[in-house]
Amino acid sequence: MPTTRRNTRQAPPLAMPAEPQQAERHREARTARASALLEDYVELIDDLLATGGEARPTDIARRFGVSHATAIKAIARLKAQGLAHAKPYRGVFLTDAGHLLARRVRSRHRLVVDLLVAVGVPQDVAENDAEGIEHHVSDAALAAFEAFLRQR
Amino acid sequence: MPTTRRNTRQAPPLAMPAEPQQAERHREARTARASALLEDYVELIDDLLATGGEARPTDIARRFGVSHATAIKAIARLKAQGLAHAKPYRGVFLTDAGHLLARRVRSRHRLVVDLLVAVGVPQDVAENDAEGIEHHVSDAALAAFEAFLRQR
DNA sequence: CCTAATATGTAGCCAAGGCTACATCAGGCG
DNA sequence: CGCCTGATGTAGCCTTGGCTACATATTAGG
Repeated sequence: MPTTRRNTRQAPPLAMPAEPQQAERHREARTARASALLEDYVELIDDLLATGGEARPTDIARRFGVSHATAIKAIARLKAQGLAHAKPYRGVFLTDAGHLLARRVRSRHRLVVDLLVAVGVPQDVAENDAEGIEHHVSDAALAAFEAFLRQR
Repeated sequence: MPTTRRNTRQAPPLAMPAEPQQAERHREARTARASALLEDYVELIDDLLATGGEARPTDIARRFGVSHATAIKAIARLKAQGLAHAKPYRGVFLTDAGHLLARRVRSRHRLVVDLLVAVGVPQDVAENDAEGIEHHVSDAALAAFEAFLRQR
């Protein structure tokens, strides 16, 4: 068990998050990023179904500004994860799990926007930023947001 | 110019963001996700250099909880983007651009944590969530955060 | 009822960001 | 002063999320 071998050193001296905590933190951020896309798709499909009655791949692609091929591949992943079902040429629909997820995502989205506005972020900026932020807000933080908003 | 052809319809009836706006919003969220990783690396390297004096691939990998191969590939991308430089077996260093980015990222990170804490999010939760959130907060929102914190 | 326009689906390409496995380098210790 | 160990680098594989190009369905309209 050597003491100062160059290639064995670790633990930098000054103030930084502990190594395992930081690793865990980044692992979470990575998985959040991974699920963010599918959450966005579920949210959009739910919106389209609610307002327009149907969610077609081309609609989805246009909304997201991607090619229809990209949208179709994403839909395939949604189906693989049991969040949506679709028969060829018949539009996309959400499973129960998909609906549940959509509701959670939407309420989280609203809460994030409300909080941003409450601390002085302009409405349109809040809407924009929330799109990215919402996927990284934990339940604990959401609870705090709710309390903050209720209390003033 | 047909009027109600099925496959030509668009514009769902009820309330939703306009199509181009929503597309733009998602495009931004996507690019933010893309740069998030490199920002994290730059931030970490800067921390390691500041506190430990050197940033080695293995240190970085351990901190992020990824394999050293993954870290090395990321470092290669940093170099390709002019954010870092490194000679084989000699550790990683930031370019001026890298340092600049690190400073911006760090101050943004602190601001986000401070805001979360100010609205009642527990410190440790704030630290965790900020890791993901920070990459999606626009300058406009940051300005609002600052104003909010100053004012209370 | 035909057909052209549009939507849908499929295939193949690319880059990013993970991984494991293997090869090479550097340096502290015996 | 050589070697063993840990750090570094390389190669090859996988998945995701983009894209374009091509092939196939559908359906509105004439």
